[in-house]
Amino acid sequence: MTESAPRTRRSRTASLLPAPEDTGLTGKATINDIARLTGVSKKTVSRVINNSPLVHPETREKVLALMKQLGYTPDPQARGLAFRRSFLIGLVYDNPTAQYIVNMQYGALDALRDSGYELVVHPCDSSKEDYIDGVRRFVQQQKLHGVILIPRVSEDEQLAAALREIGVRYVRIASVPMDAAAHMLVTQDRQASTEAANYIESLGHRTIGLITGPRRYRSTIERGGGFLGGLDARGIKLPPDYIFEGGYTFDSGVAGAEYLLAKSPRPTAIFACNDEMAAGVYKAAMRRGLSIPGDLSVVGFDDSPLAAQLWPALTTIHSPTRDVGRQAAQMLLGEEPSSEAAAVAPRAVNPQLVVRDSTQRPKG
Amino acid sequence: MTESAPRTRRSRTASLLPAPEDTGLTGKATINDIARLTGVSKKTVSRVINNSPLVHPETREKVLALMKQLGYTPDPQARGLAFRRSFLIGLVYDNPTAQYIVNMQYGALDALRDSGYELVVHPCDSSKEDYIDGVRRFVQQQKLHGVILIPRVSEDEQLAAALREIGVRYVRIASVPMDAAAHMLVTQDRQASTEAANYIESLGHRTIGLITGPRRYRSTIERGGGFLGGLDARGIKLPPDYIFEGGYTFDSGVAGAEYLLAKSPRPTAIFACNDEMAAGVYKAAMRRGLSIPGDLSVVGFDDSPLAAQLWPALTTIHSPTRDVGRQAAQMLLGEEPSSEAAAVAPRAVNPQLVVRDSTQRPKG
DNA sequence: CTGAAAGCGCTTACAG
DNA sequence: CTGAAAGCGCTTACAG
Repeated sequence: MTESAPRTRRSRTASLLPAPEDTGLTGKATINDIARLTGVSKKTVSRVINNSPLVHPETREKVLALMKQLGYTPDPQARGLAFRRSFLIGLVYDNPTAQYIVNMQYGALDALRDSGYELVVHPCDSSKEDYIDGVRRFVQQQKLHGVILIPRVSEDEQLAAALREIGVRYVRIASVPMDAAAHMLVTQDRQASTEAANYIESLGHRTIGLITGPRRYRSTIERGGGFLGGLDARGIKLPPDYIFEGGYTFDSGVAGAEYLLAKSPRPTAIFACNDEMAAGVYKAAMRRGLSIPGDLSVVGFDDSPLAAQLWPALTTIHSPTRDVGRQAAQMLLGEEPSSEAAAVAPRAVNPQLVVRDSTQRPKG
Repeated sequence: MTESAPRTRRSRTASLLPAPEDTGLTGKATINDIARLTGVSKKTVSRVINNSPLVHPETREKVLALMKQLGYTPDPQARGLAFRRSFLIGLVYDNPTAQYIVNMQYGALDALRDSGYELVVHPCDSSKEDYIDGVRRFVQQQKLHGVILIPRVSEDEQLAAALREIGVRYVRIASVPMDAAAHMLVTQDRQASTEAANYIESLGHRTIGLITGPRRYRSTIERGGGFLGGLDARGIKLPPDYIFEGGYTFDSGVAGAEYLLAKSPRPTAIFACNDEMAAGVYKAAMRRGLSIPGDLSVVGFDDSPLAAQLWPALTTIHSPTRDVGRQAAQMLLGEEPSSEAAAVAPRAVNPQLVVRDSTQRPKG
């Protein structure tokens, strides 16, 4: 079985005499080498690469053995060109905290390891009118295999619509279902916030403050609403003036606490909808000479590294971000998102309350 | 100028009759469409794409105009296949803090924006014996255009050697030159730490503690050494038992401060070689009822968001990480790293002391 | 279960 | 300054 055109250019590894040394090639072998050395057509090698069932087991074994021996892996660019899509997963996000982004990346990479796929990061500025165009160009230019959307861009219906139009796979990570199950990964923030409310109430607190995120964020509705709902179910109605709309930033946490701690009666506990704002509460409390948790109990949300590093360590809600990233990537790598999966309920993860040292029974 | 083989399969946009509607195609045009519609060969279009000077200005204009009109951008996979390399930049790192990683990513992406290149992240575990193989596979498989190495993997000579062997471009970000100038981006940590020493001495502190990173890190030598050198130049010799080897973690900062604050005489100032450890110093000081900066001045390194969020806000050294990321990516995108650049001194950035509220003159 | 031909969208020699 | 041919390393129809 000689090659058809000896006069054509050939890769270095495809010399006419396959010397034993050829075996030592590092990552340079091509599908042609595998086909020639193993005596089958490249189409059959291609079938092996793509796990087609239409290959005789013996043939498959022979091919796999040589691929392993030569350390052959198919060229993603060539495959991509022929497939008309790449082996890249895009991670698109607006402006979450660094730890959240990094955890999500680690999780996604956990799932991608040894899969032949790689992770391409794409932060963007959703406050710009044309940011969706930027994402679209990114997705189309790179012919991404799939896209992971994390809050807050995951909440943008126009972005999702644009991705649907392109026809790319995508997964939205959000605190509430807002798309077909195949496209959703839900973090049950509401439920966890209710748990925080139950805990604070059970400690005996009755005068309570709440610092939320911006009203336009879905997570604000879930986290803040879950907390209020939890208190309500236990007979505590939070007056509107004990609710402060923050911006998920440290400074807004300071401002919120300054506001709440000036009220009379002064709250004995504050729930901040993320840890950064909770850290701001610490600062405001210290400035006023209030001790935590002696004079004020504080609960956050996220369980960022910051939470354990504050003094006293912050009681907060742990969100399994890395797991979420892993699951999202897995959803993208899975089989066609049609069939059964489509009908099923969206996947969900449950953040959990982590009790540390910033909470106790109120004095007196 | 009709196409040679009307019987061959053609892309949808290449219908025989270029209707006006064809103009509205979104990102589907190919080099063939540009060539046909503009009446030149695809090779000439290719020359325009690659900025070859060997194109008549008028021809170039005509081609560029149509490309713009059709929203054409060359397919990176096809280019990559022909070029035998991709348009991807790899970011390789071990285990820095989240904020550092994210800032570096933002910086690199700043430089890559609209360049046609994308950023692929590759965290790894340098404590594993075979992590270099993992990086090598990553680089070769994706045929990366270049790699950015950030501390601590940037300090690994074996990794650098492996990359040289592969023949891929790379930039090492480190606190001291350790490779050819074309491959180095130096953050002058030593100089900045000396500045911190000068500042602390100038406040009047004479009993001073130092918490370093692990001895095997190059940054430890630079940061710790720069600090000691600065004190020494001003006539202060730090006794060895006022130096604690930490691990760049919050907990090791706590441990270091517990150790130092138990000494007699007790230090009136502590320099921690990163902010996380400085945060640990805060915790230990508070536990002992020591006020910052009244009883103890604290200086950190990094200027992470944490620094501004501590109370009192931490005096620290600001490292322009995002700029560093941007410069590193630019070095990778630049012209061939031969010629002049090679002879020049390595690029360097200078971290700066940021004085906040955690430092003052010692009491008494 | 297997293969020969044509193609994915570009670039590299090579020739003018 | 320009172009026709061959190729990069794979896959898709199509045929057996």
